[in-house]
Amino acid sequence: MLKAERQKYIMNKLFEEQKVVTTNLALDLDISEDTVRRDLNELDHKKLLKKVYGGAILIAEKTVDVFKIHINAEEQKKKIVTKALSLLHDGQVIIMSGGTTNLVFAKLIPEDLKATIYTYSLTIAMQLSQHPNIDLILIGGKMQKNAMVTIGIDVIKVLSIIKADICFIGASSINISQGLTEIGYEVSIVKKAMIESSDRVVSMFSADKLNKKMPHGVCDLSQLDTIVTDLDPNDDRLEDYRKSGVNIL
Amino acid sequence: MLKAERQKYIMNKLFEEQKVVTTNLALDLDISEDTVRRDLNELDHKKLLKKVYGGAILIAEKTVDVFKIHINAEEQKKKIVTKALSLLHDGQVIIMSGGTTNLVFAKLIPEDLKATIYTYSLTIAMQLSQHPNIDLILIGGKMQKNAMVTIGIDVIKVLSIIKADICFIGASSINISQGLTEIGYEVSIVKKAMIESSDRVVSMFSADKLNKKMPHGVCDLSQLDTIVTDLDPNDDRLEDYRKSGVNIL
DNA sequence: TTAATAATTGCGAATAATTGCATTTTCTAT
DNA sequence: ATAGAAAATGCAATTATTCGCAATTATTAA
Repeated sequence: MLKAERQKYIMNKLFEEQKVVTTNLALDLDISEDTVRRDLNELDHKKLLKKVYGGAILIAEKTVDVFKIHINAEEQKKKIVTKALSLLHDGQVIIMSGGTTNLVFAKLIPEDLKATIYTYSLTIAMQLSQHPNIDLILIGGKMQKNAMVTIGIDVIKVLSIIKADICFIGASSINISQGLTEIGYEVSIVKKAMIESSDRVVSMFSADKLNKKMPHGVCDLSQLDTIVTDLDPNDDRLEDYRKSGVNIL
Repeated sequence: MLKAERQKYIMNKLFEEQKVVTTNLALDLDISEDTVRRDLNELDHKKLLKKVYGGAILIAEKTVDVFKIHINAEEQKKKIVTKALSLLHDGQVIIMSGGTTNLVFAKLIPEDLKATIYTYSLTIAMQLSQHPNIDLILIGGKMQKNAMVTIGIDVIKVLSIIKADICFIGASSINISQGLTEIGYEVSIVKKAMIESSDRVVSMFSADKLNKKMPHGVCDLSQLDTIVTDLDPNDDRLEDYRKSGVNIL
């Protein structure tokens, strides 16, 4: 019997039974335990299994990367969203868009806040699941896979019948004349619907989003109640925005 | 039984029940308490659990990462769901319930499958987002926070208008006379709706769910087309199920 | 083909790891 | 404080592994 055959047999048996035992393999294959051990050592070295005292087990799988969310400049975002915590109050109905800034915000929402939150972002919904006092409604629809949000007519339909006190809306880019703009058409539509359904509109973003432009309009500056950035509210770079009348935190 | 197996068993039990008791483990595994203690000490030393007087508890995680999903007995589940892959075909409309078995299934769905999948499980939706060829619709509604699924009337409404070719339904418990039963009322309702909307109903579960009963009925055995377990289809324990006419993989 | 070389395999002895038991120590709940 | 349960410790029996070595088998080069 060829070495390759033996090792194939071992791997098959391993997948079949989750483990292999040295002594049994020696009997099965009618070879000495030494040879089995040599095979196991070889396979272990190739990271195909994990040799343990008495035999071998399947290699421990690495945790799925799908659920590993990378947040860029998390500390900066923490700084931004912390300012916005003061806008939260018990009893509010809140809509949250997607984005990692909002995700950081969700993490920092106080444990004891009693509110109703609508979101179409899966990551934010998962994060908010940690909050026992929040009534959480995930808005369903077709998945936009890269952003982990739902989009489309189903989302719009749900949003259109909500009457929210406040919405927190991520921003791809903002400038004085066009206001908020988005790179994706569908996301822009959804954000419009959010704004339509909310008494107050809050947008949180870092200063590098200022004075940029994307193809699809979301809303004018005049439709925003409050913007929150990492800059000091009196920073020169916010001069024009202050003049427009929007609140700045 | 290999040491590595024992320790895996201990860790799984620990995740399931938040604690393990030395004396019980000794009985379960049919080894002396000394050996259990030695295992616990080893795992404690590796920081995988915290040994306490009488047994062990989960390690206190500093920051709970909601995106880290623990899958119990993943290898066993892989074995189960692999059998079900043959039920998938291009062009199908599929409904998937939640649960880690379905999550493992989602992971193993071939990259090139072109299908439409509806689910109300956030984790499964996130997993399926990795599949470029799947049209993915997340069904929204009120979040059931511990299970990371949506429930309630909104979910039912969406399910009721779907015509799916096949649904994959997790099971809490199954027995001959009552069929599938669930511990939660709301989940049982949602599963009923899934079944109603599907031409074929497939349920995947490990053998330990067999001949158990929960308070809320989902469906009779006669409404299931196929069940998939880790047992050989000809296993004695499935005898009664075979007689009932359900397909067994 | 043949001789030299390399790889593989099995054996025995030495070594190391594992396990259960007996004993002592420590801990917990009254 | 004290009884009773759990844990630590030392020890011996068992079992698995390593190592050197020799025999066998494959491979290579002339």
